[in-house]
Amino acid sequence: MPHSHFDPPYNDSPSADSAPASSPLSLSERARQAARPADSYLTGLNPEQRRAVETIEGPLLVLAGAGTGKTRVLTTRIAHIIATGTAFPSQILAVTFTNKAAREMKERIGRLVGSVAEGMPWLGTFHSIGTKILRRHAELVGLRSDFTILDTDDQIRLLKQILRAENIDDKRWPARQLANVIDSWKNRAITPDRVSAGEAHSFAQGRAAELYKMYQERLKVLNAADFGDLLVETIRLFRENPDVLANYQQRFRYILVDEYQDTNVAQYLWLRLLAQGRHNICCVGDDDQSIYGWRGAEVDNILRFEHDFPGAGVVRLERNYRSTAHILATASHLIAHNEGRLGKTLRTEDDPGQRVTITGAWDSEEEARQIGEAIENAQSRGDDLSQVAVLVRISAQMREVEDRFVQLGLPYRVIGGPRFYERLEIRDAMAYLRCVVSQADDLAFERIFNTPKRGLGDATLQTMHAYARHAGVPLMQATRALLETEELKPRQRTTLRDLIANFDRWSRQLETLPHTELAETVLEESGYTAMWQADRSPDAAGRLENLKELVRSLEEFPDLPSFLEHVSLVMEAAESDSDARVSIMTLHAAKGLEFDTVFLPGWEEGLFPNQRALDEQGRAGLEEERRLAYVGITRARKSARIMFASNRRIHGLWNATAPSRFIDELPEAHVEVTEAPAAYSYGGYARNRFDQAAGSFGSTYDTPGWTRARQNTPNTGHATSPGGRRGGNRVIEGEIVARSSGPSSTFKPGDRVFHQKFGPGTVESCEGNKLAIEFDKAGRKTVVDSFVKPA
DNA sequence: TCGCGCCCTGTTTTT
DNA sequence: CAGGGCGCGA
Repeated sequence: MPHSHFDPPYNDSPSADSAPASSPLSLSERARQAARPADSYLTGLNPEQRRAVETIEGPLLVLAGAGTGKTRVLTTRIAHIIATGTAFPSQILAVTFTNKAAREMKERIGRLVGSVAEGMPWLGTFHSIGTKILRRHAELVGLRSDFTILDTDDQIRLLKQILRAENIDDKRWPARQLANVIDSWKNRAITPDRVSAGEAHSFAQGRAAELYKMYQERLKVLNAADFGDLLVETIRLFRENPDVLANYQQRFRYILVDEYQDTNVAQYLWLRLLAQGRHNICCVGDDDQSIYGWRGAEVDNILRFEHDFPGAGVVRLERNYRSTAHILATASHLIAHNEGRLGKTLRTEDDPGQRVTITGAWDSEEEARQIGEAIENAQSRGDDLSQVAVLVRISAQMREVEDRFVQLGLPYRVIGGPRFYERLEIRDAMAYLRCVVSQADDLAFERIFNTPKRGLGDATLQTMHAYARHAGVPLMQATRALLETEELKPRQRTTLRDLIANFDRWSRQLETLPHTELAETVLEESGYTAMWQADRSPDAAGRLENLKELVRSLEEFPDLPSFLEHVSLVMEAAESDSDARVSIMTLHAAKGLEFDTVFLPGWEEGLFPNQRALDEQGRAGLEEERRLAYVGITRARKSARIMFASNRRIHGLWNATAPSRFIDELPEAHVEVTEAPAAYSYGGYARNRFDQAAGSFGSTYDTPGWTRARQNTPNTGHATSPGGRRGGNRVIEGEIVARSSGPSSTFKPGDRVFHQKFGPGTVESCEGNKLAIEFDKAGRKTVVDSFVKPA
């Protein structure tokens, strides 16, 4: 792509400086366009695409159906703004949802306008841009600029602590659930004080809002932000500091948003605040591909765009460049069953191609066999396996397909499996590095203080915690103080002293050693690598390999902090693409991708549409499932193959399943039902009944299991177990309450005191908060006063 | 304090 | 079926 004909915009003074952005296409702009040779990047765009690219001023909604060149429009638009000198790259805010999308955009812009894209500091995900803004003004929201970003794991551990401290049974009220509740509030930019009474009841008998508040306070103490905060706290920053907001409104002359249908309320508010300055916001999306409602996305955002941004233009991209006519017609017909959509008519000029096939199988194993067989045939015809994908509704479906592929020796790759940074060893290593960078990172310290095993346990941690909470200091600092006392047992004390000394040394080396070396040193000297080397389990080697990979990827960053940030926000499993492998992934993970051939197994009621989506979201859930189906079909360029099985194993039990209602919604003229020869060879119905009978009889032997299975089937809602509370629990809880609420006054020599661990004793001397106490049974000990109460 | 084994639960999708 | 949590025994 030649692009030498336009000047880098750095030399031009962007005209918008002097001309308020009002006229859609100013005279000077038109003159500038006329003056330059036909812009090569504009050629090849169809008229609608071109309109989407060239309508620069004012709000614009681009409704881009599947395969209509959405990314191309976005990137060309940015290139256009830059190439015409309308704005500097640094004045364009371009947000995406995934890092992959951001990366791809950067690359494509780079190809269009040369290296200028490197100078686009504000192209990234909502979260990364939010972080960037937040770091600059952290003190305004009660954080320091080096705040840590908590992942889900940290989040849950933190919530668990809070629940425990509040004596809330985390069995009945799992921290995980509270995390979801809080997340859903953050998705809607609801702060603790704005939680409605009704919603507060969604957890722990109405204490949810209170817990949320404590959680937020705790985050501030820890100098940490969770994913939701990266947006919500930015919104708060903007709202409470109009000058800061104004600054960004000025800066961002042009705002572009990818996948607008996936934005949640918080993201919408965030965007609206920023767009209020210049009103140049261009959102690209497809309401038919909104599939993240469950995590707070609001289709409404895109449906209401024209209302939210008055005077907005709308461009529809309806020319599909990806799929054959049969595939397109099938998808369009299916999605037409949804109400409440903006409506698009996708068209293609390609030849009709093959019809979409629908294939039934006796059970899920046979379904997997059919997929395997079809792919083997394609392979022997010379098809490129990297152009074949199996798209499933839930990851649990992958296993059977994988098993089959392994048997056949078909190369495959699973996309979107556990992420690199979610692996145990990576998290541990990261925790070490986090502690080195910030000794106040309690969650990290807690994670690794006994990894590898050092003989420190829960008892020790509790002591450390109790002191830390009392003194209001981070764990490591608390530990330092405790080392001066006899609060801890000698062995633990020595161990902790060593550990702290290590961290002190590593922290000092932060200045002197290159960060990659430091990371290696830390992992080495902490005994962490040794731990895995000594491990005889089969995956230990892989873990060591991952650790090496971690250190290797460190090289790409200037220092540890920037690396840590990258990992928490961006890091993905290294995927070696481009070799010929079949891709297996969830439908969600498939959005934005395309393949020649797509297999869509598991189109059965309950699985797809997913029962839970139906139960929880009703009709909205059904429509989202249908959109998911639409996304699935439209991934295919040439061949889409829908499949269902009559029996599927769920939790290890075989269940009879009915074909998905979506299958009946497909247009007969564009699909064909293929007979699977082996489908009924097992005897169909009779076998089905037999199976069910066998299932029940077989299980009678296993009474608890059978009872559970029986309870499982009809029970979809909340099973309130009758009299589920254990009588003994309350007493214990009450005891803890009494203990933690005891007053902690200051003591003087001669006072009779009681220590939780050492029992009654007499104070001998005091030094600050350290007391020397002669215990009746345990002898003379130095302890801190927070562990002691008057006897 | 650690490690083992039992039991229970839940299993959509994720920045 | 699997992963996590908890209780028990060493």
